[in-house]
Amino acid sequence: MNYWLMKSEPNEFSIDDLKNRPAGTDCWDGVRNYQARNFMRDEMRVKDRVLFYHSGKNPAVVGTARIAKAGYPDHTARERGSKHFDTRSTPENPIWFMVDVKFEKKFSRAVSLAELRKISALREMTLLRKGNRLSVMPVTREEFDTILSLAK
DNA sequence: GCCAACGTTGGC
DNA sequence: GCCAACGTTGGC
Repeated sequence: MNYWLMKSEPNEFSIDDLKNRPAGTDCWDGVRNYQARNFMRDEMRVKDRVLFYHSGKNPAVVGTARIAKAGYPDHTARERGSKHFDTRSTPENPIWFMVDVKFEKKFSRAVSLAELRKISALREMTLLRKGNRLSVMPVTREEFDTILSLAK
């Protein structure tokens, strides 16, 4: 079992959007960073747990999800006119990958980034490292559990 | 709105 | 292969 954190701008795609999708499931498209892609393509497994993070105005972990489908080609890379279109992507070499994510739970209260920074057990968390800009990143089981307990 | 940090691109 | 310039992310 792996644990992850996935960032999304709530204007673009929020945890409520995910919850309201059929079966609470949707594809996580549009990631255009190689390191993040590699996590999705190579390491995510069905049922892995995910912290859903809202970036932007009130950055916070807002709930949890599960990986519902392992890495597969991101079709938006091949859609001319899509914001995420990439001419280099072909059926033989899709370049960009995505996973499907299934809604699990929305926290009764969001756990803000500022709050996470105050927790000594989270000091080493990738999310909190200076300059970190990854939108998909691993978290440890301990970090995951710590954040769940903060949300209660 | 600003800006720090980072990844990518392209000239050399 | 280096590095300057640029675009983007994302916190504040």
